[in-house]
Amino acid sequence: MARPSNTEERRLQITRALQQVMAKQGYEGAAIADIARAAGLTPGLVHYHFAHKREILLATAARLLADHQQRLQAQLALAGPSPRAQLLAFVEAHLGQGATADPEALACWIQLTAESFRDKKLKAQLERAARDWRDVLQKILVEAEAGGERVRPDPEAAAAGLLAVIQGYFVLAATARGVIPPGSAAATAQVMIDGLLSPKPRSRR
Amino acid sequence: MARPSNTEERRLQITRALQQVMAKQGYEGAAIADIARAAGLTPGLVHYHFAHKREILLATAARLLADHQQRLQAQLALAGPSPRAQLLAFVEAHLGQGATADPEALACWIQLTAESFRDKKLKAQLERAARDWRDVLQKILVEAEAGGERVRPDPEAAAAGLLAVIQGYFVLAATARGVIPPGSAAATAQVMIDGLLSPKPRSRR
Amino acid sequence: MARPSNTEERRLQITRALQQVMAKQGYEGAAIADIARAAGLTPGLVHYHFAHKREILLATAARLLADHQQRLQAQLALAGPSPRAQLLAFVEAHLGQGATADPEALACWIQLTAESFRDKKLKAQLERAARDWRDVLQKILVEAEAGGERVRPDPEAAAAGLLAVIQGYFVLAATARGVIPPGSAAATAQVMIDGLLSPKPRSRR
Amino acid sequence: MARPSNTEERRLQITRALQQVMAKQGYEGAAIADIARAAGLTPGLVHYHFAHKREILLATAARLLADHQQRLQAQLALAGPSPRAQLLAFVEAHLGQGATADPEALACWIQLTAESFRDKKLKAQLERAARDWRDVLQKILVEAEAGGERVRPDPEAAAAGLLAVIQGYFVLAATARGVIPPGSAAATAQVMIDGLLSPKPRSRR
DNA sequence: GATGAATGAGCATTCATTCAT
DNA sequence: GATGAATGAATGCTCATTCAT
Repeated sequence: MARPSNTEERRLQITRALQQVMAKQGYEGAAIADIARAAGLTPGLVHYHFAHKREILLATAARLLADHQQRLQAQLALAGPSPRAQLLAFVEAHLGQGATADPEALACWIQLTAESFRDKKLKAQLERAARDWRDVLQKILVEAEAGGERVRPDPEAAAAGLLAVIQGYFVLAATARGVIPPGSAAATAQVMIDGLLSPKPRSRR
Repeated sequence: MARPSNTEERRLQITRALQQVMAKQGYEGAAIADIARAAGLTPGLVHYHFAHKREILLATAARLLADHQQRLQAQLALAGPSPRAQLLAFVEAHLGQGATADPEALACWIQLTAESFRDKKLKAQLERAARDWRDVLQKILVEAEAGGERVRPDPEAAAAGLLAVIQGYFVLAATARGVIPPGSAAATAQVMIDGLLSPKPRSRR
Repeated sequence: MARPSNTEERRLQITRALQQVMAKQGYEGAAIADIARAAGLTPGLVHYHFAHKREILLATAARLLADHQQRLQAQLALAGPSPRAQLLAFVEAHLGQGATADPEALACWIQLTAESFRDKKLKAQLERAARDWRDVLQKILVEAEAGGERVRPDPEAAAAGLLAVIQGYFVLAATARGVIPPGSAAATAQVMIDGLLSPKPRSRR
Repeated sequence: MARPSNTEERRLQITRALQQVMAKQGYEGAAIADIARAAGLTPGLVHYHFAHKREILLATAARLLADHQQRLQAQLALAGPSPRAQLLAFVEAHLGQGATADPEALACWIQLTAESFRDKKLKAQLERAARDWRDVLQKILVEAEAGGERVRPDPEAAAAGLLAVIQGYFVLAATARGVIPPGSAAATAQVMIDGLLSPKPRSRR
C-alpha cells in the first residue's frame, strides 16, 4: 500500500553524483546543493536518504571499492591459474590500455585519499582495501615461490611494492599526465615484476 | 625612518603554518584563523602578507618543492658518479630509512595533489616538478645505457615508472602505513630497478 | 507535497527593508544584517532569496521606479487631456503638497543615484527611467505645440529642463530643506513652465 | 631647525585624492589605501595629517565649496551690475558650455550629497552652502524687483527654484547624460528665468 | 517520499586606525 | 615627518542541517 521504497536507487544516484562532483571540486567543495543538482534531486531529499554529508562519502567509497573488487576478481578469474598469468592480469587490470582512462575515477580516488586524513572511518575503509589488495598479490607471490620462482625481497614486500607502483601510476596519471609515456605503464610494471620475480638461480652458482 | 620589511620572514612562518594545518585538515579545512594561530599571528596580519588564501597555498607548494629539490641535489652530489650509484642515492633519498618518516610532509603532499584539481597554477607547479624529477631519472638512465646497461622498456618509461614507485610508496605510507613492511620500501625499489636495468645480455645473442 | 513558494513576498519585504535602511545608511552602510533585521528575517534567509546584495539593490530600484511610474500614469489619466492640464498634473504629482514629504523615499533616491556610479546595471535602469520620464514630458510639449503654443527652446530641451527642476527640488528637499519656502515648489515650477510655454505671439510680429 | 611644515600641502594632496577616488568609488568605497595611492603617499601618512577619514571628507567638501564660491564671485564681478546680467552670469557659470563638463566634480558632488545623510557636519556644510547660494540669487532678484521687474512667485521662491534647476541639471548631467540635449541647459534655464522674471505688466491692467 | 524555506555557525576578506621604528 | 607592520571588528556570503507543508 505504501509506495515501494526507492531508497537504494536514490542512494546510488546520490553516491554517483558525489563521485562526479568530488572529482572536480573535492569533498569540501561539493555542496549538498551541487550533489543534489548532479543527481537531479533536491537538497532536502538528499538529506532524507543520508542524514549527514559524511555518510555519502563513506557510501561512495564503499561502492567504488566494491565495484573495483568485483571487476578485479572477474579479470583474475579469466586469467590462467599460473602465478605469472595472475600477476599479468592484475597489472593489466589496473594499468592496461584504458585502465587509467577515466579521469573522474582517478580524481575521485585521490580526493578520497586526501579526505581520509579527516575521517577515521574512511581511513579504515581505504586501509582495509589496500590490505586486501596486497593480500591478493602476496598470495599470488607465495604461490609463485612455491612454484619455484624466487621472490625478492620477500612476498610481502614485493606485494606492497607492486601496490605502490599501481597507486603511483594512478597519481601521476591524474595529476601529471604528460609525465608518463602513453601506454607505457603496464609494460614498465611488467619489467619491474621481472625484477621482483626471478627464476630460481641455478646458474649463479 | 621606515620600518625594515619582515615580509619574507612572515611569509615563511605562514607557509609553514599552512603546511602543518593542511596536513591535518586539508586546504579547505585550514581556516585563515587556524593558520594564523599556528603561526602565532593574527588573521588580519596573514592577509597583510598574502592577499588571498590561494597565494599561501602556492607559496607553500613552491617552498616545499624548492626544499625538496635542494635536498635531493645535495644527496645526488654526495653519491658517486656511476648511474647505479645515482639511482641508489635517488631511491634512498626518497624511500630510505626515515625518508617517509615525516607524516606531516607526506600528508601535506597528498593534500596538495588533491588540491591541484581545483587550481591551475598549483597543477602546473606540480606537473613541472614531476617532469623535472623524471628528467633527472631519465638522464641517469640514459647514462646507464651509454655505459653498457640495458634499460627496459626505455629510459623515459623506466624513469616514469620509478617516479610512480616513489609516489606510490608515499601514498601508501601516508594512508595505509600497515601495508608496507617497515623498512622494505627502498630495498624493494632496488629490486624493481634490477628489473628495469639489466646488464647487456651477451649470452642472448 | 512541496511548499508553496513565498519568494515574491519575501523579495518585496527585503527590498522594502533595503529602501528603509539605505535612506539612512546608504547602500554600503546597509549591512545584510541590518536589512534582515529591518525585514524581520535572518541574514541567511536574505541570501536565500537574493544571491548577492547587489541584486537587492537592483530589485529595489526596479520596484521604486515601477511604483512611481504607476502612480504617475494614474495621476496623468485623472487630469484633463489638454497639454497644460497634463503638465500641471505632472508637476503636481512630483512637487505638490506632500509629494516631497516622504524623506525616506527622497533619501533613498539620492542614494540610488550615488550608487549608480558603481553599478552599470543600476545606472542603465536610472537612465532609462529618466529618458522615459522625459519622453512623457516631451510628448505633452509636442502636443502643446500642435495646439498652438510656442515651446522654447524646443520640446526636447524644455522637457529635459522640467525634469531637471523636479530632480533639483528633490535633492534640495532631501538635503537642504530650509532652502525651499514650504509649499513653493509646485507654484514656482508652474511659473517656470510659463516661461517655457508661451502662447504663440501674434502681437510681437 | 625643525623641518618646515608641509601639512597644508599634504592636506591639499589628500583632499584632491579623495575627490578623485570618491567620484568613482564613493566615500565608503574610498579606502584610505586608495586615497593614499592616489595622492602618492602611504596610508600611515594620511592618518598623520587627518586623524579620521571623516575629516578628509569634511576638508574635501570645504575646499570644493570654497573653490566654487570663489569662481562664482569672480564671474559675477565680471558681469555687469544689472540684475538680468547677474542672473545670466550665474546661470552661465553653472550651466554654460563646459560648466558641467567635469564628470569627476559632478560625481563627487553627488557622493557628497549622498554622504551628507550620514554626517551632521557635512550636512550642515552643504545646507549652509545652499543657503548662501540661494541668498545670492535672492538678493539679485530683490534688486530686479526694485528695478521694476515682476518676480514670481516671489524672490525667495524664485531663487530656490533657480537653485533647483541648476542642481537638477547637475544630477542629470552626472547620471543620465543622454537625457539633456547637448548645450541646451543654459538656454533652457534662461527661458525658465523669463517665466520667473517678467517686466511689470502695465498692459495687463 | 519530496519540496524548498529557514537557520546559524563559519569563513575569507576588507579596512580604519595604531604604533614601533 | 614617514613608513609599513599589526590589530580587531565588521561584512558578504556559503552551507549543512532542520522542518513545515
